[in-house]
Amino acid sequence: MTEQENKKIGKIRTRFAPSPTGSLHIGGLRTAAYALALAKHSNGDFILRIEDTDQKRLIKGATEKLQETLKTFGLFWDEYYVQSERSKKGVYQKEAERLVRDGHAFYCQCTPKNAKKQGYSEILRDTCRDKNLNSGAIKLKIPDNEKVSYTDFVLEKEINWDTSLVSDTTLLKSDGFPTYHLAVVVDDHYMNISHVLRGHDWLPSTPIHLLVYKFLGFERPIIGHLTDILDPDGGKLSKRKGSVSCEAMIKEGYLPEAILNFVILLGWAPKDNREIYTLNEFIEVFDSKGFQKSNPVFNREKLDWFNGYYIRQKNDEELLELLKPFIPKGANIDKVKAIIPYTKDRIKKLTEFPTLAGFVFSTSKEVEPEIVSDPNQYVTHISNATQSLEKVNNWNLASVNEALSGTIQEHSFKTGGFYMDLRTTISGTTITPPINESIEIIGREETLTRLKKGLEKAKK
RNA sequence: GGCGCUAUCGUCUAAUGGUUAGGACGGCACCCUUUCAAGGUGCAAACCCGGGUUCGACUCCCGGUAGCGUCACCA
Repeated sequence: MTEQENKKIGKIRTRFAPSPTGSLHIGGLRTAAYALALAKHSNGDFILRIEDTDQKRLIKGATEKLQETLKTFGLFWDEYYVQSERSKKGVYQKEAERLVRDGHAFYCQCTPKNAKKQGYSEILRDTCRDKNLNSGAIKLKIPDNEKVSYTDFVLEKEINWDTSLVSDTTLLKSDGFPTYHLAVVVDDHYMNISHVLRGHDWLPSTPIHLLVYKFLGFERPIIGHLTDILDPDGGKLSKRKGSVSCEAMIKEGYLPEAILNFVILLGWAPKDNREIYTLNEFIEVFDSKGFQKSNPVFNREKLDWFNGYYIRQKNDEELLELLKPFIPKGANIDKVKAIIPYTKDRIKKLTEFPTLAGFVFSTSKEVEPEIVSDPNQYVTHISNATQSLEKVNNWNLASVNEALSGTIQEHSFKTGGFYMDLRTTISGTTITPPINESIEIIGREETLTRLKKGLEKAKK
């Protein structure tokens, strides 16, 4: 009954078809991941197709960056096509001319209109359609009062239109390049795409594509429209609340696996509500029945949680490599390495590492002691801490612990207050990794220098 | 405005006619604890509204409302 059932069971072939007009954003990444998972779940093919038929909007290097970004997320493609190259070979023009010959399209020489400027006036049938021109743009001759429909495999329902509400649409521009409507149909056909997965915004133009498939005599693929990711403030996702470009997010300290895991769960869910997936695990369990039908909101707290989770999963060596781009030049790499275990479950983004642990691998010149408690008590704490640490010859965690806890006992200090004074003196902040561990890494000499500096500051 | 899609805690979602409506993030409380985290335990928090259908509706149907998308020689 449904198209899906009627479609002969062949290899699943999907494609991701971005325009090289900017960097890959979070929504595009999601579409690509879904398309890849759909294909790879049953050992199908995933195709990357660059839709660069609008010469005006091209951005230099965007195609290369797009590929680079997909790779960093582990999204690899089996085949690769570029529409502008195919266009130069006449692939689309040939089909457009065929439509003209068959009476399903016509040449038009009107200047491009923009419905928005016209306030959505209802010019549904183009005035050139009966002029029999033989040059210009080629437009589709939309029939009147015809029903077109298809079954959406994401929405899981049949969607219908009356062609009377569809305007004659440009298929081939006067520069010889196809519009999306022609290119997508022709390419999906010749590339044997079995499943079309695309953004929700394409749903309203689907009747055009349906008609083109029909007039060209092509069997149509199974089509599904994904939800849109919404901004927390409503509407389409925008940059206002932080970056939505994958590249920018990575620079912000997000891990690719966290971004990916987060994004696949925005609009898709398994029956058991499992949350953590590697790409391969996702492919394994992928089922298009899990697609959501309503638009999800981009929720940064959840992303941060995923990122913290994936940071915690890294071992110290892996984390060191990941952290390198975020560490200031000249930082003592041994100290960085040593403090990593104590920062791992304290940061949600890689960018937080230097903020949290910078005092460990900076010099005393760069660290300004902070005094947050009562000055008299502060001096007592720090001078006693200094005295006991000065006696430590074999500087290691155990001996530092012993010296300090001995001092606390001896003077009946309050543990929390004592360590807080120590902490702010050594680090300049109230939030740090465990302070004794930090002190051990910082070293005897540097530690004592900072304590003296704090004491001097307190006396002023 | 026309056309179309959608509607469960604040957010992401599970449920496929009968459940105390489940989980996750976030929030709150407690435990752990030298700060902050992480971890553990617990709590609060939802079926858009109105009609049907049915012995029984979050689940099915209709209407409303709201949100979103789209209406270019851009994709």
